[in-house]
Amino acid sequence: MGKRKENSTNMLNENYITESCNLTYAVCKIGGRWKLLILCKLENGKLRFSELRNQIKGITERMLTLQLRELEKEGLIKRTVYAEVPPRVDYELTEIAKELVPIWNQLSNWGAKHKEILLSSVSSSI
Amino acid sequence: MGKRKENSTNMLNENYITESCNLTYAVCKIGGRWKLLILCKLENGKLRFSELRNQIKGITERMLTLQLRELEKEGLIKRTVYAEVPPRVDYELTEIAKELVPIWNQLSNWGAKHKEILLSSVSSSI
DNA sequence: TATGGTACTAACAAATTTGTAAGTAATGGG
DNA sequence: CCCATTACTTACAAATTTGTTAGTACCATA
Repeated sequence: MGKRKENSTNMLNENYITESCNLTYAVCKIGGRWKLLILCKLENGKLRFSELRNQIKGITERMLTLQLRELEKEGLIKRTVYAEVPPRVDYELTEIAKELVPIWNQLSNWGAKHKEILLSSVSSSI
Repeated sequence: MGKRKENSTNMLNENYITESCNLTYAVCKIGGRWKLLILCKLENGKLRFSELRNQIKGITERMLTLQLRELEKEGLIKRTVYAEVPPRVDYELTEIAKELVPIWNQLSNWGAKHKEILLSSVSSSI
């Protein structure tokens, strides 16, 4: 998000992991704090910057910008700027991002199930 | 991983996001640096602490311990301690974690495809 | 001339994650 | 008693991510 150091152990490890494990690679692509929420909002079509900001409670303009930029760089969203004043910019999913949709639906179901299990195991251990 | 502050904006945001989006919730469960790699190693059965350490290049004992502890707390792995000296401990996937396997296979395929697309778009833009 | 709306950017600070280096406990074998 | 082995812990430091606050540019409208 800011610049990263070039040869920190941290970064070398990340490179190694994402190169040797496509799964880790995939999860890293969608792994920023707000990225999945943004992608979900875009599932039904284009949205403007301000629409995203208003639909995502708690996100700051800076964070929204950062995450959008990364998603764009990674080819998951397409950014369109209209030559108007005041500015208008919209964002939409790319094809490769749309291919994620069925997968993330399953993952979302898994998450819901996991959440329940964890809750019931916590309450039963009281 | 270390303790977290109780009411930082950061933490409040995370709580809000994972509560309102099961997908984000799910990804957070598997979102530490080494977690997916660990889970993948366990896909074929139990492994001891030292086996994991040896199979995962670059991980330190501290990181391995931390990630294993979190995975355990989240109910994704089961830890078994044998009353021996020197100690023997092994780790295995839980049922709910095994349910992730088909999903992560798809995600892994997606990752491989995405990697190719990104590479070709980078090289074509030179 | 001042104001407003939109989509940002910049400088900085705080929080969180990750890595380094060293140490611990328990016990069997020499 | 001393050492080796295994699975950790602890204290600390570095790196990275996230959040705060205050701007910016543009032009239309009042």
